[in-house]
Amino acid sequence: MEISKENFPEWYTEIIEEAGLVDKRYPVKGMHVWLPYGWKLMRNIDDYFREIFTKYGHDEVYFPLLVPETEFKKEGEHIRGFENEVYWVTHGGLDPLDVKLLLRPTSETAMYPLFSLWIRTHADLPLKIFQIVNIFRYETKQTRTFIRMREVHFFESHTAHATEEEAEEQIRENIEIWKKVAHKLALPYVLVRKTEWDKFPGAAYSIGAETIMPSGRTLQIGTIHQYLQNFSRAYEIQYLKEDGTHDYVHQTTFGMSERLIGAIVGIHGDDHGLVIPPEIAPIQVVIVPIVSKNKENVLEEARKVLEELRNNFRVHLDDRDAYTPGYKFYDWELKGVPIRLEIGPRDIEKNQVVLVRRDTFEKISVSRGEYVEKISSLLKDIHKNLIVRSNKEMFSRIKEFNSLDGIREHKGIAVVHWCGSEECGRRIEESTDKRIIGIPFEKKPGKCVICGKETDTLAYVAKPY
RNA sequence: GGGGCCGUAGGGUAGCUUGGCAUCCUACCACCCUGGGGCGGUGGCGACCCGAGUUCAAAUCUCGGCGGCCCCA
Repeated sequence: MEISKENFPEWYTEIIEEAGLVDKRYPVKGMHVWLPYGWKLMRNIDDYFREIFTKYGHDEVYFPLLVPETEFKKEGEHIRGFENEVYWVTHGGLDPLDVKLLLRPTSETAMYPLFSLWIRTHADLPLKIFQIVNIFRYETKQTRTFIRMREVHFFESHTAHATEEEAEEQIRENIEIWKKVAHKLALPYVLVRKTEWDKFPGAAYSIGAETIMPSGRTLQIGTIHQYLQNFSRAYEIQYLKEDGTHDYVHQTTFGMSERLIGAIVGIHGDDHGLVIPPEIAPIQVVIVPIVSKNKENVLEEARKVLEELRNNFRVHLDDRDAYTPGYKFYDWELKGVPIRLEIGPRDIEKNQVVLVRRDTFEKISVSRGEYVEKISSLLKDIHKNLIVRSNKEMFSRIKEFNSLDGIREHKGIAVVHWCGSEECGRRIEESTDKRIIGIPFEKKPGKCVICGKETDTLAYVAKPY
């Protein structure tokens, strides 16, 4: 790393390529190549999605990439929200298509025509599915790796329920799942309800999980939506009730994306490079042998260590001959491996290894007899430390304001009282050059910063990515 | 939505004003030497974003396209 994190935009740009997450040189704007290391990280996160959602009763599916225009056009608000940013497939070979096809910008319009076939009676409910796919959006704003892409690696769960109460219960469950995901990835966040003008197109309401990047700008890293019957009416998703009448189902969705990696990079990284939370790190322990005169002897011991640790951790032995230990230290720090294990002649003599943790650089020697346990507890410690450290940092950037003064310059989330009217909301946004990223669940009496009306509603004001 | 900067080897750069053999660092390859925080030595491979124009001659000038980065809204 040559650029300090204090210069965040450039640091972020540099680290992503240096660490080997993606190659941004693919010649289409807003699309990148996932490199092996980055893809393993993404897949570890995907695997956790599969694990946790399966545990909560979801089944994984895969829908086609292409959606016919006719299906896309069924829900009015949804179309208006996306029509400016969809990619169209207009030809098959040289012949124009009768019905144009679009690349999914999200999969509601691909899935829901099938939902109306799958769901017949109350016994078919609830339906809970998810898929992990790529989605496409023709972003007109500046693209940023992981944060604003035209092709996005995306997770989406979709549920259908008999009643509004059950759909509401699903929203609560989604929040519960979100909390587990955030904990797993050691990401700090706040939950907010999106404003009416910022909610997902077609939703009754939307909840966002927002975090704060070192630049002070907020990043939405998870979204949970309540659709009620907005889509089921448009797509004719009805079920037969026990009393013999029909009703439309109530639906929810939950979306997350590669933005999670953007958040991990930005929030946990430092001047040495990435710091990857242990639970999802592609490599949890890297073994760097310090080979000298007894080259074969040291390598042999290093291989034994590899075998001893292999069953408990994701471990890698760096036995590259062409590089010196110092070079390897920098290399693996750049890649954010949580623990480095050094083993050299001196350690072999004392029957020990040296462990260095990535988050604090603390260096400890531990005997071969107890090092499996020690690594285990160190990984947990690192995970905990990343959570504590990043939460402290994020919450220090959330500040209450009694007037609009100073909000424009604040690097983070400004908390103000807001009467809830769109008029006052727009004025807050216009006069601060920021956005209301959402309304926290927490209530507190006070006066609207614009009109002075009594209110217990707060607004989070920030500059979002 | 507005503004600015910029495309020269895998990465980073010099050269561009004043047109004429394309500079250096790094990475990579080979060999030698090494090894507890980016080893060293010798030799080698490798580039002017694309298209058109001006010209005897274009990395350099002109026009268009594509792409990247940053800032502001």
